[in-house]
Amino acid sequence: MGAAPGSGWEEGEFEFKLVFEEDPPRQLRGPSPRNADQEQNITGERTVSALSLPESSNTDSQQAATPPSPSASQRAGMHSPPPRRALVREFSGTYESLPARSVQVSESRVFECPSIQITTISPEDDPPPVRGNYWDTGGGWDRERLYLPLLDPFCYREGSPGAGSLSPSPASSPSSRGWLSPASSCDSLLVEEEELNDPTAHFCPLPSSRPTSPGGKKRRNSPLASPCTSRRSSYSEDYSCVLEGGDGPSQSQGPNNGFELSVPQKTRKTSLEQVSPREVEPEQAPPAHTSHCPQPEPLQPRREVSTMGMDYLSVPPALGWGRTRASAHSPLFRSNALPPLDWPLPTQFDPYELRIEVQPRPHHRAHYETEGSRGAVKASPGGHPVVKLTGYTERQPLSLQVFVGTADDRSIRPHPFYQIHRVTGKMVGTASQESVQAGTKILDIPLNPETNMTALIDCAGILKLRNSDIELRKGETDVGRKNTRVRLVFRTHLPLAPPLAQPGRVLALQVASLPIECSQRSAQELPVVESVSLTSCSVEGGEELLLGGSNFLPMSRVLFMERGPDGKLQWEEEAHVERDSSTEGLLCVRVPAYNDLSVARPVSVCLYVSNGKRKRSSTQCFKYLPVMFKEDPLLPRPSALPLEGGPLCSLGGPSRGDRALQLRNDNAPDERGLAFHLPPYPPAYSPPYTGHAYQDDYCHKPEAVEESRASLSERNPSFENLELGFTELLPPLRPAHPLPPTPALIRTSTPAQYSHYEVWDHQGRERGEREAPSKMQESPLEFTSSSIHHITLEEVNEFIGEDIRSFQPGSQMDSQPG
DNA sequence: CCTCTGGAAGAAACA
DNA sequence: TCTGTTTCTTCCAGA
Repeated sequence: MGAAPGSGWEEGEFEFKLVFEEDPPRQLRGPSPRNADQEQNITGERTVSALSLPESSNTDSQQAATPPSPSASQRAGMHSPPPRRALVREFSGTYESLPARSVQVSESRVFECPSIQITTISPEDDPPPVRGNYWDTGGGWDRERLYLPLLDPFCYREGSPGAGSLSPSPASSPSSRGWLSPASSCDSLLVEEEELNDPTAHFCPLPSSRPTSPGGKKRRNSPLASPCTSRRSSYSEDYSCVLEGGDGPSQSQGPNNGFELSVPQKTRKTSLEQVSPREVEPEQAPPAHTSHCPQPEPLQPRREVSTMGMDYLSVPPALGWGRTRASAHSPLFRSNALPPLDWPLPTQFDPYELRIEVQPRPHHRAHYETEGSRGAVKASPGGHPVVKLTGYTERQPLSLQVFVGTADDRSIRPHPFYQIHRVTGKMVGTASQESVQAGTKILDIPLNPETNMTALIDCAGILKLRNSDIELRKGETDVGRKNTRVRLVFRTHLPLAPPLAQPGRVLALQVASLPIECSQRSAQELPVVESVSLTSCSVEGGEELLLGGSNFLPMSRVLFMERGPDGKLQWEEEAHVERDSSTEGLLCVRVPAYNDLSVARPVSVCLYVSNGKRKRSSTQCFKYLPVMFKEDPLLPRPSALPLEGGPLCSLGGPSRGDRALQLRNDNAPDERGLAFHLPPYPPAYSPPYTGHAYQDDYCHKPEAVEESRASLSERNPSFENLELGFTELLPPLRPAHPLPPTPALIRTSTPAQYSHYEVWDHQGRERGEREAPSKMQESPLEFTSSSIHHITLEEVNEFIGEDIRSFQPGSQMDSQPG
């Protein structure tokens, strides 16, 4: 496999840092945090170099080298930012390629690299029965797009001859061994690109100079640690060897991974190590399709017919060569170009809302491939989760997609180490159909008007993939160890009713469940914080803080800590727990004073519950406010659109204009303490949580905005120039209502994805509205979203400032990029 | 016989 | 490098 086309990437470390102007000493917390710059440049799971495209790529300008996106290498559908829609106002449904990036390949050389978004249309090309009814399959061939066949996403783990074929039922038995990682199907293509893309191929792999893996991935994968040598060869033996020897094409990497620049993190210690396995064990070349290497046979369709489809490259008429922009997107999509699974989507778009009526239990022991099924995910009160689509009055049944998503601090995306598992049996009453999208298994469950568009999720189990298998996957940056929390993610695509209806376009809604702990052991011992009553207070502390959750013990401790930009612990203080007032599901503590009472700026810290060494809950963000910032209910809150949109809240998605929030979240996972990251209130929460309200005690303050911006800029200079995109399809906005400074319990267990979507909710809606979202729809609207476009963060702040000064809501925001 | 479930052994990874 | 602890993965057995 040394001869493998991809091996070139393996042997040399691609200098992501240089290419993406990544800030080297990034914060260390979290599995693989990405900075803003990096995030912005992730072109998504289907981003490839235009130039590497076999023939279509057209423009000469595109012949420039294309920077592989770091996360593109990470895995299918991971962290790809929303595709950029063309700046053209009309909603075309297609997305422009990302602007060129200046790629520094050496100290003296810089390339400008366009990237192009490839979007799969496979499901639509071959519409599954369930959803085919409304699918617009007539996408047709666009001159601006290059259609590419999807590759088998499952070949990755399949060493068998049938590897190329998708095993729709991965888990229900060992037969499911063929299951693979959520990878994308574009590897082959990408490898091909590499072959074709000389410039890229030549400059991209730099000798091992990558500083540190984003997130400090553990070093458990020396060559010796390959699954081939693991104590069990079982299934992974085949495909892990494939991994070792094989490169991309056969591995069904996610489109993101696509770029063969992806280098297995585990083999990154030294270039020697990286090479050795392949060089030394060429005989282990995977059978059949896995023989990707030497011969570029990229476009070779490997997908099973059922999931076979075509990707197309969306080639913009004119490439933008300006600086990178992060744009928002609309939840409306062409029916033949649905959003990838890692794409943030709103839960609501008036009048539609996808909600989880009954949440799954916080614990569900996932089963391994070597085990039998452990059954479907159950609900807390018994039974199974229930998902409902409201606002949909058409007669046409829809399909509800379910997949396993992440539950970390970053935006939700398919979980690398878990897959949905279709549970069958006489006790399962819900019909479901399996499909695969970019390496992620999906269950399609009917949403019928007869059942009031409600689906009982009694057919969804969770399959655990072996860490070693996944971590060896090229580009995978997440670690599996202790990464055992997932969410069930539900997504549906529905045609809009008039007058919003647009031919060939569908609305994509998504809702994610509360986190589900999937390990056997930690489910029994790890404390889980699901809600907090307070997200900030004065540096003097002393306020009462209620933590809701589970697995709290009499010995549980609550600690506040602060980490420096380098990730090192700077301060830690234990909060006093009111034992008498605490229970197994509730901890009552007093916020400790911050160590510096004279701070002039809000300080973001974290808090967590500890049941002992290594038995810690995930961290929750908390902010200490300088005394001068102490909450003043009389202080008018800024009502500038970007931060206060009422209906924005209902949609809750970046597409509605809160891109700024999303960027903050995506790019600065360690900034959860920022005002924008107050835990949102997911409307889909089930009854057990409905009693929780919000306290929004900080996020409306202009100082908070400025502080946030400054903080981000400090850590990542690139954020300074970050642009915010706003969709043209924003529904009308209305001025925000000031929130009552009422203490309340805040849901915290849904950090990323909800904060993406529902921060607006925080800022613009009163609690009552949150609890009754429908009210909002009746509210008068003052603004039209069409005026919102791309706006920089500075502009946002500017608007806020102006708004505060004038206190006039509703200023139009015809902002210009950049 | 099958699925689902809980427990636990032993290896691997980590501190 | 060694050792103890934690986590992961697999296996077993019972309902």
